[in-house]
Amino acid sequence: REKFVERVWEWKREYGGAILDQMKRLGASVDWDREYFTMDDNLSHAVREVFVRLYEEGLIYRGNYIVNWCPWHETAISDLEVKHEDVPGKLWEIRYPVIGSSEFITVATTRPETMLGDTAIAVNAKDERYKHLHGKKVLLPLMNREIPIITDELAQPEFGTGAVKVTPAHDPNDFQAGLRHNLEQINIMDSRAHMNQNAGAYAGLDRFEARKRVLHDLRDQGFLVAEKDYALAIGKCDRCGTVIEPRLSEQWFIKIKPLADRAIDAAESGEITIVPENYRTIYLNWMYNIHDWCVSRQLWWGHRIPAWTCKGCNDVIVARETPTKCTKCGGTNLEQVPDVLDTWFSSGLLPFTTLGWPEKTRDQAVFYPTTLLITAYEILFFWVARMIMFGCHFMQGHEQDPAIKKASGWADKKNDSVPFREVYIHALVRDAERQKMSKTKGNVVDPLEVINRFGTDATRFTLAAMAAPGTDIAFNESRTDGYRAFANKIWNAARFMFMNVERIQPGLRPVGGQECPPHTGIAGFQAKTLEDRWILSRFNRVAANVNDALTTYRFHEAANSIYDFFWGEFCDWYLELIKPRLNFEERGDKSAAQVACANLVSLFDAALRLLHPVMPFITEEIWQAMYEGKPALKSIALAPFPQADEKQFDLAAETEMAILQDLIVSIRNLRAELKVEPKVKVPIEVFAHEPEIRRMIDHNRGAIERLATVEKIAFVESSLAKVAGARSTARFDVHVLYERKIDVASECERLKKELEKFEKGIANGQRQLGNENFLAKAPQNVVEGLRKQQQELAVLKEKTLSKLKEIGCQ
RNA sequence: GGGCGGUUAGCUCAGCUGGUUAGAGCGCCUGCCUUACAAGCAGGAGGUCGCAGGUUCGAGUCCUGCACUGCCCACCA
Repeated sequence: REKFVERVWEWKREYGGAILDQMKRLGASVDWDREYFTMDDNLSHAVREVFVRLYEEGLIYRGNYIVNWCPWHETAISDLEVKHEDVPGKLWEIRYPVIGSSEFITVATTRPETMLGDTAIAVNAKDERYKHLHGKKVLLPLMNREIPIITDELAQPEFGTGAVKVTPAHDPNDFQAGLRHNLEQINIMDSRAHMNQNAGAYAGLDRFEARKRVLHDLRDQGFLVAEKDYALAIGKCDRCGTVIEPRLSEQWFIKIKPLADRAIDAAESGEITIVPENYRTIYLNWMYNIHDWCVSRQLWWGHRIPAWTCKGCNDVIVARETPTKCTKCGGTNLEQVPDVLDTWFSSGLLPFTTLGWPEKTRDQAVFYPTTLLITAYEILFFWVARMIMFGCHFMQGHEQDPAIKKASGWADKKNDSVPFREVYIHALVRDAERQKMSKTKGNVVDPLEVINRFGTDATRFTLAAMAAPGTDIAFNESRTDGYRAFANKIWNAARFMFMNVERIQPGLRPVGGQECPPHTGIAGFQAKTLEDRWILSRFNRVAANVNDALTTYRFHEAANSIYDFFWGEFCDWYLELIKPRLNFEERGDKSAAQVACANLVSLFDAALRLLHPVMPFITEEIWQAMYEGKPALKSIALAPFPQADEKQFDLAAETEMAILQDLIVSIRNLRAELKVEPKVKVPIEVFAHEPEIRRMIDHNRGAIERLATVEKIAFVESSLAKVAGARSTARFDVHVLYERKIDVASECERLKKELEKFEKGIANGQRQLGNENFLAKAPQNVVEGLRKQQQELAVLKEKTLSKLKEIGCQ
């Protein structure tokens, strides 16, 4: 209390009246005499209502139990607020003299100071070693108190000496045993975990000081038998790190089982879905094993428990309004219970108290349940689970407005008492060593610093791209660096576009980029050429992909998909392919250039909109520039998000383009194999397996010449499969006419490695194709595919063999 | 003690419902300042998918066990 008040005055001195003013503005009244902050707002109202209802339903009880006690905060805390930490400790063995005998009985403990509160020794009834001691008493050392030897299953024969000391006021197990045997409960510590008068000579000592003294005295008097190293999980207060003391005190509890049952049902029935699904298991597991919730806190701020004690008869009255007289004895001397509620008690009510509960409001009909809760798993039990329990309990019978429900896409759900339909648990960002970031460890990755170094978009994109569900993100700078390059790529592609617009048609703006009437595909795109048809199809395909990924919370898939499209298809291929058309000065076809330019602008606009969620700043910047700073909409964020238009899918174009790309890459490969000088244009021979393929290649010969640095394409009428140095595929054979300059030894090694790979593939395939089961059971397309592959591999093997022969290699 | 993950290229990670030769970024090697981009382009090397079994025509993917590793939960003296 002193610490707390001191801190408040510190704030007051530092900030003048600002904090108090602020709190008053928020509706708080501060009662300095009693040092309570009282929030008289709707939430307080609802909290009181919830408490009273639970009490009336018999779901709240009060009593003396062993609770987790934080001596620093001087309050009880809940199980969830205790963090267990493995620390090396000691196990001490103490012997207690049996009265009327020269025997001793030895017990073990990790908290020897609690022996001062022992009220029994327990042995197991079945334990032969202690049968003769049943019913006897021992003399408690240091305290010289006679305590009984009891038989109880608390003592397990196989553990330690088989005998255990019983301290009902300082251990939950002992407490239960104490109840079974009607033992005295001696509380030996005060709220700060200092020894009280029940600890005799040790009164006033801090618990750890007392431990030292007790051990010293036990040793002195010959009662300490052994001291062993022992690993123990020590409970600490989540907030202050103080070692928790299990301590007997009067607290308020919620009987949680009935609430948990509904919360279990909501998740099991699918009325609430948790993404990713493994968290559903974790959630359910916790719910199945839930303990009653200690909700009272001995703090100086918070929502006070609406309960009053009658000074006359000691009866406790729970009421919505401050009672004026005792309902039992009629006395008027009533005092409110000083305890406040666990902060998660009121937090758990958020979903409906914010909507005017307990009144039935329009807001509830519209906004309850919400569609989605996004959070990290740290808070799953503290908050999410409590919101579900309270929501399912207090909103029973609630019905969402049917129109709203339908529009949100949840018409199939029956249970409207749930606070939300879906819970998305996002990853936690850890440091590069997978450690959870913490200020005390000093391993915090400062996002502002990362942003300064790599940019906001790159930082955001990294998190999206690494957000594969179910695992945490170890923040990795090299990835961010890569995405900074991506942002740069977008920027440069934009520069390319702007340069061309400036040259070809200044003032050109995207068609429908803001209104986009069909809201699907790309409006105003005139697919004139193969690359046009291809990119239009690809864009729609990617848009479908991205939309699908986003609705299923697969953010990394969305990010990667658009990354691959923008860089690998749009920049690497499309922009290269349209350059000749844009370059009308050379070709003299300005109208073709204008079409190409308009297409480019519309496509870019659509791509920006698709990119915007993962690259918000650069896309906004470029988008604004595309409209010369005067778009009809204020921001790209308001422009429609691209949806796929199936009519713009073009499988034929995608197939043809794939062949063209394959051909160009093949030629590049051959050039590399032949060590052709980069700038030297080479003549090639091509054999097309189908007339349409020949037509397509012929149509796009300009592209091949440019992108593969080819001088002249000659079509031949027969297969080149047997020709040394040629490359053949299912669709075409290609041969680069160039005299090789090679390093025989290294080439030989490379070819041999390649041969090995082909042979392995062939052996593999033959084994499968020779298997009748495979032929019978595998789907047709898989078998076909394998056959085709085998043919190709056979050709490749032949080629490699002949190449090896050609360069004179074994 | 109970539960949930992870183990794939030198590093950081993808790989959804089992199906042709397992991918990306960074790093590495070779070559290019090709008029959007050298923070780039083209090409390349590099993996018996932790181990051992099993199911299947077919397993990185499904099942069992083990090892290592991380996290959460837990009233064991």
